[in-house]
Amino acid sequence: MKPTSRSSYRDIRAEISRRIGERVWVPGALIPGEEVLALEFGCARATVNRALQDLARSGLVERRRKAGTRVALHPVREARFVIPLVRQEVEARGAAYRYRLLSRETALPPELVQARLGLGPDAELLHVRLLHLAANAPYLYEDRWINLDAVPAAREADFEAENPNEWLVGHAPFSHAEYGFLAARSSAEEAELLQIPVAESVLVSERLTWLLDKPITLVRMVYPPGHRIVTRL
Amino acid sequence: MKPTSRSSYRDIRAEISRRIGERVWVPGALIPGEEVLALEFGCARATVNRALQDLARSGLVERRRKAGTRVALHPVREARFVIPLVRQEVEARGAAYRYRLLSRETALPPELVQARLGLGPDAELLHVRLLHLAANAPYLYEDRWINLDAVPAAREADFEAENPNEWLVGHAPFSHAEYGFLAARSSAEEAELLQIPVAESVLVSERLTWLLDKPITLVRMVYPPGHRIVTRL
DNA sequence: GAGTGGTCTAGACCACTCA
DNA sequence: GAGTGGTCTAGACCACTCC
Repeated sequence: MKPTSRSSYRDIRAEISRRIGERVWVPGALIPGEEVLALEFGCARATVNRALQDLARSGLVERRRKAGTRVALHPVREARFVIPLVRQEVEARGAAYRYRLLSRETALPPELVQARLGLGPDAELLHVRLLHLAANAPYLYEDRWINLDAVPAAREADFEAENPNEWLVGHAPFSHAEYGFLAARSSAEEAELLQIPVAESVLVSERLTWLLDKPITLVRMVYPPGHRIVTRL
Repeated sequence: MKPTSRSSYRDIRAEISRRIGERVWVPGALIPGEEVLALEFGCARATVNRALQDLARSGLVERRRKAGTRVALHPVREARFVIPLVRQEVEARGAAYRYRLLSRETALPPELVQARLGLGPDAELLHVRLLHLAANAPYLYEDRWINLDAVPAAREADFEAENPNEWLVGHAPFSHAEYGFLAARSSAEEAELLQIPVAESVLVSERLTWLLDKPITLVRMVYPPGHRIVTRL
């Protein structure tokens, strides 16, 4: 295999990827060191290093000092999903985005919400419910609790003008989050809002965010039947 | 802010991240160029470049040539889901793993499968169905199509001895994949196997893999009600 | 101890994009 | 055209880990 005269780290990454794909280097095998590859590809070791680091990040190879670089036995082991704002999600589908603020009230949290957020029964939360629309059709039902202790400014936020998701992004950065999916049956209320039958199978996405161990928000998003969440690796 | 005498790209990344988190640089603002930052941090431009590229990849900043680097208005968050082998998934829950090979036959693909894999109607595929068990209770139903043109060795594979997922990992690396989730209603067959009611709401995970534009496998995995797929960021 | 990847430097040129 | 990030180089030293 003759390398192209002009090598970039992308070319090298592609070539190594090809060799792994075509089983020139099989899973578990040790591949040549950076210096050897740099010589073969006629480039600097840093360039090979960059290519290999990329491949390691995507899970195709595993690297350890002294031990060298091996083709991963269990290739890709993680999927990355981008979490867009609902607006972006809808507009990416080429539809006009709109939302309706269904309710907004300060309230004590139900037990379930308390437990998930790790708060006491006397914590004051803001409860917001929204219906997101794509091309004027129901797209997503959102039920959100915001911890007013962590984000006091939310008390005065105008959620008619800006939806809570976008407002929070601009006003309350978070340090870590928990994100999950499950399948559920639509409640009577969800069914009516999303214009689907009651007890239909719906995809639910739950998201919790914290800023330095202080819970910020818990949101439950309900998608109508047929919705897919997809990612490519 | 005095930089540490010993700067690494991690320190620089952390410091820039901190400034964005503390709104020293607000969303949408232009941040100093690489040369300026290199001067401030007392390091080479390449080091600053690496830190900024990392931040761009994680969505915290947006970079354009000539225009410079800006704090992202809507930081794109990514959720990373670990995709373990079913065996690992079950054993991680502390349950004994076992599976039953329900069927295995060479067949022409149904239209839907043809379309998803981008194959013609005369492609020869291997159709495999499995039930995975955790502590002898149904855990997951798997319906898999394997492209024999891409993986001829699958014809002779012993899927009683090793499940197709693990066999493929060892014998057919893939270059890219598509993962997706959706909610569906259980079919009569799925219901019986998973020991749940018919038309119950189930979480379905679909996975397609390719090796250099050649489809390898399409698999549909059906989880019983209540199953959650969760990740922390 | 020795071998391998991890990171950094100083400088260079290129590619894109804005004005 | 000019400014900014994107990439590459050649060399260096460090950090980890296997033997």
